[in-house]
Amino acid sequence: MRVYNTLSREKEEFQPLEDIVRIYSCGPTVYQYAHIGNMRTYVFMDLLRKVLQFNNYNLKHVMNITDVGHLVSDMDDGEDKLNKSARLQQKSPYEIAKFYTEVFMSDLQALHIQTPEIIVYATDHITEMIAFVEDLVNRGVAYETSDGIYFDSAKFEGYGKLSRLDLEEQQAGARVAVNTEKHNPADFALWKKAPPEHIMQWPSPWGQGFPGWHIECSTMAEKYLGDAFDIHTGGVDHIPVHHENEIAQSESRLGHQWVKYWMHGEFMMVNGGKMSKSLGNAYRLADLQERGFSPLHFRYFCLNAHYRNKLNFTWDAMAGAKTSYDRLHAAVFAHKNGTDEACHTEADLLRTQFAEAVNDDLNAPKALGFLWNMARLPAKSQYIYDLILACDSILSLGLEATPVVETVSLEADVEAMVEARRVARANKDWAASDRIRDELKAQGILIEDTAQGMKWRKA
RNA sequence: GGCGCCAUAGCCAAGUGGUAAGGCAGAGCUCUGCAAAAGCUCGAUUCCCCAGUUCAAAUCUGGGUGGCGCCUCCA
Repeated sequence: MRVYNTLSREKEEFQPLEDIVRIYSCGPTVYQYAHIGNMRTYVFMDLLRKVLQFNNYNLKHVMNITDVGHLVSDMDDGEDKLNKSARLQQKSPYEIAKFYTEVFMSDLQALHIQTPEIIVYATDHITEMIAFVEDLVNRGVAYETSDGIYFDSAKFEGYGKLSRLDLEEQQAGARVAVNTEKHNPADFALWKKAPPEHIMQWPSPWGQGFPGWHIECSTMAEKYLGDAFDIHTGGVDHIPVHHENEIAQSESRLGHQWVKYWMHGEFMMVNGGKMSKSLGNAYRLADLQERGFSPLHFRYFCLNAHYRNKLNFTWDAMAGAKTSYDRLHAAVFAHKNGTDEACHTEADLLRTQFAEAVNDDLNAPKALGFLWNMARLPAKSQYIYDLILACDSILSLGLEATPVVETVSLEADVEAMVEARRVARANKDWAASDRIRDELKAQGILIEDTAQGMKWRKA
């Protein structure tokens, strides 16, 4: 299989360092609800897992839960996000973290995203982080200021190699130097000294404090995956700061290349623009469900675009994905227990093309096209059904489930109307029959007469 | 000011040198009392514009135009 490596900006043949594939994924900061843009990145992460497994690799995958240390500003002087959320909601940071972590894990499950083998919490690794920072200080690449311990970006010559940003050029911009104690603008906090009112704080060689945001990933990745591993994933927004800083910390300490492949998921747009809370378009999975879109409809929506391209979310596009998914599901189900003589050569070819597509840098949209071609094969055959389910072990769209006609529990009076229409139809009173159907439609209930009798579903 | 990405039918979206996947919406047909649902068929002579390279370009090069993102937190 081939994957696009942000470090080289090229697709590369995937070759693991050892038999077992080691992955680290930047997980959520659990101070608020995750929105669908966040979830898109985890669908991408899951697709990567599934394709690796399809290629018979065993995985050791670590995902962190950031429950401390992520400041509201990158100026290294803002408030910790957990701390702030806790203050606003008048709860303890641990309660906040626990609540949002549970919602997050539940969303993952709903989206058929496999839980990585190892889930780790930043607050469980404070001791290791302090040791990591001490080591950097001892190596002379970090220094102390009045408010914390900072990494000296000038001491790491590879700084900027992931984002390919020229620091000198960047400084010509509007960036405001707020911390005059920093040696270089790009220097970042490894450890912050905590003011007394700061809720989350731990003792350290530098007094009471809390860890910088970037140190947690470097520390936990090393603890669970060793001093080098295969793939590090995250959103594209993490390339310039977070991941650049992780590399600086870890490679300064390890003295060699830390991560072989960096993979990043692109952003989700809304109506052609950025998704943001202030615009009120940072939808959650729950918002979609309120509008009648299931998590799997959303997964299908995500898989219909390549993970490295921006995906434009609109309600129209979402509705299209829903219809498309439901029809695909029904078309696939038509093959179950099918006894037609299927052309195995044709079906096998599509299966091969499907595999080639996912192995080519996780090209799910292309693969989905082949899946549709399989589902639309005229001969209905169990053979094809099995092939499709094998493909779905990668896409995880839940196609093995029996499609259920979406029915609504009927109110007593609605039930009476349905019965009245049944009688009208039996009497061939088409006028009455159509009138009742229109009335029900006005109430949002669609009537369908099928060979199996009258069916109804929500509009 | 710097860096980068993108521009394919009404919409979403693959395709990165060999003559435009797939889906949604739409149109026609079949079927059903009429509808709906379902099935079948149709749909870009063309890939933002201009020039160039090539036997051959949506795909490569150069120049435009337009949109978006990053350089502040962000998946």
